[in-house]
Amino acid sequence: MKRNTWQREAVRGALDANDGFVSAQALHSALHATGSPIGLATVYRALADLATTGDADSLQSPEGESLYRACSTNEHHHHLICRNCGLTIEIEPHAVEQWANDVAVANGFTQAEHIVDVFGLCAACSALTAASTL
Amino acid sequence: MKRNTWQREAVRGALDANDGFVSAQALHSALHATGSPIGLATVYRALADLATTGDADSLQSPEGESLYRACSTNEHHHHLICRNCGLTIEIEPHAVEQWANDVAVANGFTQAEHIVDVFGLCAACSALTAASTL
DNA sequence: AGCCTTGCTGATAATGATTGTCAAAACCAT
DNA sequence: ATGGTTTTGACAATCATTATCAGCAAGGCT
Ligand SMILES: [Zn+2]
Ligand SMILES: [Zn+2]
Ligand SMILES: [Zn+2]
Ligand SMILES: [Zn+2]
Repeated sequence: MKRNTWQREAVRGALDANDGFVSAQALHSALHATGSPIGLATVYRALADLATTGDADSLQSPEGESLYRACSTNEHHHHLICRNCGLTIEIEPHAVEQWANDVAVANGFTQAEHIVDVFGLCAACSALTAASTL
Repeated sequence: MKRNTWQREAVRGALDANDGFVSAQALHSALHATGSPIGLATVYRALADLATTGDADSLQSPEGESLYRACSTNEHHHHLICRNCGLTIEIEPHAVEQWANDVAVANGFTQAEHIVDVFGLCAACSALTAASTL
């Protein structure tokens, strides 16, 4: 059976305390910064579990790192992510769901899944960038 | 200025000869298999260049590997990919384009880009899977 | 509470993709 | 052909992630 350990709780808590997507490495550093002696491998395992059970969302940064986030809902949804500060906004399900499925079926594909993420600069970071280029 | 080398041509050719998305490593192996002595680092560099100039599309597999493909058009488009055999179908631009932009603007984001890919099992692989589970 | 079984943890090694290094080789305008 | 520059490639270095595996601890049991 699955056991309850303070490590798992710590990872879940650290995820909750974070607004945007975070890497396993970053989360491990953050936990250490608070004095937690949790091991890196354990953070990886906990995140993988959370992602499997749907308690956390995961995606890959454009640089190829796996990022995780505790989302407000375990319903299927997508994200709008600031590529500068990591601010993340959850996007409601939309016709894109139907479209993704239709296009798969139309081509004879089964067991279709889709990756849909929008990256950009949030309002705050947009302002900073504009200011720095004046 | 940018120079013409047989290595670049070899990489471009190997990409063209391939239907689906391929990893740099796989492409390097394929080239070696044909007797080409091209170096691995060179393949990585050539692919990065091709992706930068828009001569090749790139995406990350669900496992985190960078994959490349020579597409029939350099217009913006998306892909339907068989996660088993790599067969790739180019998807026409669609309302999803407008939607991605709208959702970004509505949240104050600028310089929005999006990642939209559909993974599944192509008809052939679906049949194989069904047969093996009988 | 004490014991036992078994999953969980963590230090470390291993893996594997990607990038950095830098001398030698290849390009190309002159 | 020559020379300044770019590109190549063998190899080392990085870096995230996974595998090991002995020791620890959670939970069930008595
Ligand atoms: Zn931001
Ligand atoms: Zn969706
Ligand atoms: Zn297939
Ligand atoms: Zn698009």
